[in-house]
Amino acid sequence: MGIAERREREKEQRKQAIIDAAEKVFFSKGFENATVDDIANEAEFSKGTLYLYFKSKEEIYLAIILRGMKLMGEIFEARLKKSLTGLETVRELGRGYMEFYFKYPEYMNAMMYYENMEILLENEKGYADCDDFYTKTTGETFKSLDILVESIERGIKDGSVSKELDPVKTAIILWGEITGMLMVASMKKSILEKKFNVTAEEILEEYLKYTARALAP
Amino acid sequence: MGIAERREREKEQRKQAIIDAAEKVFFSKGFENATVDDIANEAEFSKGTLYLYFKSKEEIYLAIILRGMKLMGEIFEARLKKSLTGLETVRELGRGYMEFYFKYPEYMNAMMYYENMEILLENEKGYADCDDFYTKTTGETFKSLDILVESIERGIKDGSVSKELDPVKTAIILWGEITGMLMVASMKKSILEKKFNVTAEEILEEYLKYTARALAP
DNA sequence: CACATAAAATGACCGACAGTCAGTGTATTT
DNA sequence: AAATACACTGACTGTCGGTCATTTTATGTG
Repeated sequence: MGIAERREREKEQRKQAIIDAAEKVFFSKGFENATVDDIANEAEFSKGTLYLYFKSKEEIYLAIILRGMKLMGEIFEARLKKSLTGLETVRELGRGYMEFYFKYPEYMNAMMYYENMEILLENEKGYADCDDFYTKTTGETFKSLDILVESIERGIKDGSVSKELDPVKTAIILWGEITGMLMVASMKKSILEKKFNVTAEEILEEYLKYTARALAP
Repeated sequence: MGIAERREREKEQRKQAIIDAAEKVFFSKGFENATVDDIANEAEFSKGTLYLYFKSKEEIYLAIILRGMKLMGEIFEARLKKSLTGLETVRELGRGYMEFYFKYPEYMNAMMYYENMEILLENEKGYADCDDFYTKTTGETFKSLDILVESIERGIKDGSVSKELDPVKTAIILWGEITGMLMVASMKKSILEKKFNVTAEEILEEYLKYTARALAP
């Protein structure tokens, strides 16, 4: 009998519909200013129903973050299909990150905001559900980092990256750097433009050049 | 008569005492988990009294941020007394940032958290008091950035920095980078140590080397 | 000292919001 | 037709940031 399956499907659809509604609300109001009632209204469900599908407001937000990470993963995958030198691979990853930022700025913002939220998960007991999300997101981060380490190692072998660099440390540095760059680019947009008369694009473009200098042999 | 002056002094002292108490609470519980009642208890005042001295919970937090920025400013000043080449000055600024991070990690965390808070100040009307804080903090940021731009320009002139770099863009890049680095260092401390077996110190030390490579002529 | 006045401090109260739960409606099964 | 399982609801609760009428304390005056 397909009834159980149909129910399961419908449940998943409703869950996605709630996430759709939550995106609209969170993206327009931000995490703090959005209320669960707002989301419930937008989703055309009562608040109680939302709590049948998600454990908390934060978990709804996390579902959006996961969507963002999936989109980012797709971008990386598309760019890494080609066969490239180590340095070119690193550059593709950087450009991929930027592509994501320009294509999905709201997801990018949400992800950065989430990174900086006060999350105690690790310390708390019995947070099984959220831990799930936590491991998923850090897992994704590690996947990208591993690719980065591997690319730098490959670059050292094929001569496109300086032998003096330590692959692991350099990968962590690049990760931290680009996060910081995109943070500045997205949060201080108006300052950059008003005070320094440069656009986020220009800065990020310059950053890629700058990084190439540092990695080159 | 000195009574008015004494009152003024006492008022300032009480204000500082409240900030002291708030520091204890915020540093141990974080911004979200700390309640105004917690701070009032710690300060041994009633909640109402706190609101005679500060307009909001956020403003108390901002007072702490300002303390942090003052401490950071002192560190920079001490390091820039010496006469240095452009590149050396840039390195001193970087080391100063790191010194601050290791000396006052709680202030650093508070400042990073504040940067990422959803702040609407600019859009809101009649936020005179908070705007004050806002202009103070961005003012401090600009001061450091101006020193950075000037140092890079000097470095290009004295030959310690590559002529190919654009001073303004490079300064913004360095600012974004180091912010990102410290963020990774402070927030992913346990991950760095467990998964990659490197300390924050090692990463930051490597980062300085890496940056020197990129800036060198 | 007694009394008036101003300054400082209080805590009961309010509105907003995340999260809960007893109860209602609807589809499926027997 | 009755029983059961499932989906949904919205009034209610506890918490917390912020307010304000009232009380307490300090200063000034005759």
